[in-house]
Amino acid sequence: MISEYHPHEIENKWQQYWEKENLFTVTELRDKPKYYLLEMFPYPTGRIHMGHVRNYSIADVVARFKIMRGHNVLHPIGWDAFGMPAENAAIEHKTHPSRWTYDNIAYMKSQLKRMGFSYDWNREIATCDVAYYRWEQLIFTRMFEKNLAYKKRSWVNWCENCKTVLANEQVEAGLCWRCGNEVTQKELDQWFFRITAYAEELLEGCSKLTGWPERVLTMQKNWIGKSEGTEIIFPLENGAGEITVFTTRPDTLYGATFMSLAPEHPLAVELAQGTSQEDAVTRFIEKIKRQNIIQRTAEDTEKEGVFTGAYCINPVTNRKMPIFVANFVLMEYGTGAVMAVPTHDQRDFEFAEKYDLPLVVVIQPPGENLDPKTMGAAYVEDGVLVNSDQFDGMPNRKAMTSITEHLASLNKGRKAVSYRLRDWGISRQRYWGAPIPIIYCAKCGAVPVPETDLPVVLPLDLAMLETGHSPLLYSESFLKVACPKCGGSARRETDTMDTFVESSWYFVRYTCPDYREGPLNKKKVDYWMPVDQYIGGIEHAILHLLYSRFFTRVLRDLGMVTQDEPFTNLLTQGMVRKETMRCPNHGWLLPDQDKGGVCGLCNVPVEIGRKEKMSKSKKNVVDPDDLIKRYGADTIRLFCLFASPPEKDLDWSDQGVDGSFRFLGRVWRMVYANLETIKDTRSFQGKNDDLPEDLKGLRRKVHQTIRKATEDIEERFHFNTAISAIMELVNSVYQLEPSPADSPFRGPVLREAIETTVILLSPIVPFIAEELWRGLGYTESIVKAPWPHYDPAVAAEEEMEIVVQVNGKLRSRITIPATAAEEKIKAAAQEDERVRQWTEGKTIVKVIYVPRKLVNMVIK
RNA sequence: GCGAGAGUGGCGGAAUUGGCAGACGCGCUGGACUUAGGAUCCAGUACCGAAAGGUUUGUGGGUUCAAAUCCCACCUCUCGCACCA
Repeated sequence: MISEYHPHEIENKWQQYWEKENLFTVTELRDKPKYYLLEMFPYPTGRIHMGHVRNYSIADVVARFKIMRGHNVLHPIGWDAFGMPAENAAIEHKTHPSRWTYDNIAYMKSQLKRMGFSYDWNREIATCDVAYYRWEQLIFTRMFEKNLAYKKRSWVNWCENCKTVLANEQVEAGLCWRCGNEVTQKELDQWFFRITAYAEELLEGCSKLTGWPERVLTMQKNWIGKSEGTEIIFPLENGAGEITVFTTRPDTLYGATFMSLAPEHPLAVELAQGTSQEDAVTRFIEKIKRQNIIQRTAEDTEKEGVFTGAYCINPVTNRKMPIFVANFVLMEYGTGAVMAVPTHDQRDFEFAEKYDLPLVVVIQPPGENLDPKTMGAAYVEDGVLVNSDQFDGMPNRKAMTSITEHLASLNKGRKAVSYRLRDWGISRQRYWGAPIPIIYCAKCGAVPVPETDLPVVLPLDLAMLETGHSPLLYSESFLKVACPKCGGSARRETDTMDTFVESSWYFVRYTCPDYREGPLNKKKVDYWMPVDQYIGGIEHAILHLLYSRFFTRVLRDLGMVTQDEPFTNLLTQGMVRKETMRCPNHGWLLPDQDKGGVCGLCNVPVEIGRKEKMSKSKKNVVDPDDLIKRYGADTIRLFCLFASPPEKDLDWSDQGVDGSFRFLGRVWRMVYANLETIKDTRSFQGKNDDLPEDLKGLRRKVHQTIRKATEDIEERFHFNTAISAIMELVNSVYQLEPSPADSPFRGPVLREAIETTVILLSPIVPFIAEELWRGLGYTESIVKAPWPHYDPAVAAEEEMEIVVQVNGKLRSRITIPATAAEEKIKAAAQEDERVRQWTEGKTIVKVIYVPRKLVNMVIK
């Protein structure tokens, strides 16, 4: 009786063994190449979901594979543990965010262990731990000293639901990225990180990130949004100042007939003051500010504005230009003021039509003659300048430079670069975050907490408030503090840092999680950094990855790290999707509410929806715990890796999971059915020539499989094809007939095949592999077994099958020794019976031979 | 609108450099074993056709001895950006 595959009898045992033996604990070693593998750390929501399982399964294959290939692999994990959901959950469940967070961490940690992931748990980090965020506070104060952290009053994105500010990156289509609530504008004092100081470097760095997906780099470049143009100064008509604009079209300057200001532009109110337009301007600005971002930034929103009553002067034409406030001008981009050229910009054109403003054509398209009176739209293409004094007749591209130079000589402008990227607002009016280490003193202003007074510990004895406001605002013991400079009474900053700050440097801290002398131990950082392979979801393509690149440069400039870029290679895995089911009466349905195609509640036919990202709201999630109970961790890992390559979306299939489980059973039976034959032998070591054909063939398959699996894992991370190759090998073992006069080599060759299968599978399904490995008689963990090498001579086919085409159509195949020469192959192809049926009576014009693949005969 | 990516059997996917389209798995069909099979093992399975053979990688063209792969036009889907001056 052959034993059966029962995952539960083996998985816990081996997980505990690996942990007890500290198999995945690493230190800096000089005699092995280092490999730093990292997954995006999870937010401790309570339980892991399939997205985590997929992400971490992919990474675990790489980690275990690299270990077996002789690398010193750093594979850490931790918790992105600060943030709002903890506060909301605490309010809802009448507990404390700290309690909620640490409970979740404990449970999720047990789940990750149960999955068999090869983490070095000694390096675990929870960002809400003061041992972590204290160093973040130190980095903040260093950034403050270098003027990389600063405070300013500004209009910020505000989510009323979350009662906090959001960074631009956290506003998605005008909605809060976390709760989906509408985002409004609010004027507040806020702390900012000067990421714009690194805009150019972050942009240029993109070209060096050859190990990143093009898609992500494009998104980052777009986000940074560099545009080159010209800054032009327009003096006010009354001589009391000037307006600076940024334009990418200085060639159209002679056609600028009015000026548009953003409603938030300081001059908007100022210019109208005391004029008859004052009232109208104020009312207009109030109206615009009440609009939400979606309305305001939608392209189809009608352009509207109001005259301020003031004028400025076009520096080259001396034309008097009325100054408007316009809804479509953004304060966040350029200077918040736009020179309006209605003839050559569509927005300005629409605006001019509405308010009857003058049009002057300054660029003529080739072979045409634009007339302002008959133009139906702005002309935005290239052409030749007209109405532009000495620049008349010049191609407009050339005029961009010439006019800019002309302006510079008049002291009225200069070449300039503008970025879409804004400084990173990091203040959050929330409790569950790292306190910003600043003290406000009436006399000394904002004073950073001195290094010796750090950390500013987040008090854990405060009760949450139903309103969602931060309890720090009402904690006297937290608020009251002496000014570090003058000793007078002062007040602490109550804002905490955006949690993206924690995730911007956790990967460096993993190299020295217990270091107490400072944020980072340079020696260890230099050994491990940069991360060789980072793996995570595409949803962080901009936010987290851009901040991390920024922070790495800041740390570099603070002398704490050596690298510019944190992540050499990036893999963004696809989503896990599953079919959705809907009942017309009851909405989304859980799988077990579907009773054979009808809703279990009302017997109405169920509508099968398309496959969508797993989400609780659509009720199409599967719970890893349930799957572990049913199939064990190995089956889940195998399915996640086999169903599609990592970068593509994975469609969940219950039947596919069954299939994965069946395959593991098949592997199990393969080992135990042959155990008698192979247990007292060693893998075949002799010469291939001594082997009978069937065994020679099996050996060939073994070595071909090693080659294929190694290449697929190492070079492409295409575990699905590696697994299918291993499945083929297993099929080959099953196909091996017991020969009548059993060869003495049968045992050794079978042993080689079976052992290889188990080893190649071990990074993918480590539990069953470890168990079978021991079953084969080994006493040391399979983790310590070296990855097998293939012998090219053994893998080489002795015969090759050549495809024979006639006029490009497949007509026959011939089998011929692999050593056959080209002429012989061509001759054999021409003589082939089936080929001759097609070539009979025709002239062979040409014979093409593709080595080892095909012969194509062109006939007439 | 701009930018990026994708489109291959009933399904997930494979085809790495222009050279056998559909590996592997799911599902389905049949067989063996069996009291039984939703276990296991074996075989078959793109489409049309009795066969010979023909057709087939979103659509239409092109380059080539040869195209899923390269080029042009178009369609569909996904993602990102979206009044950025």
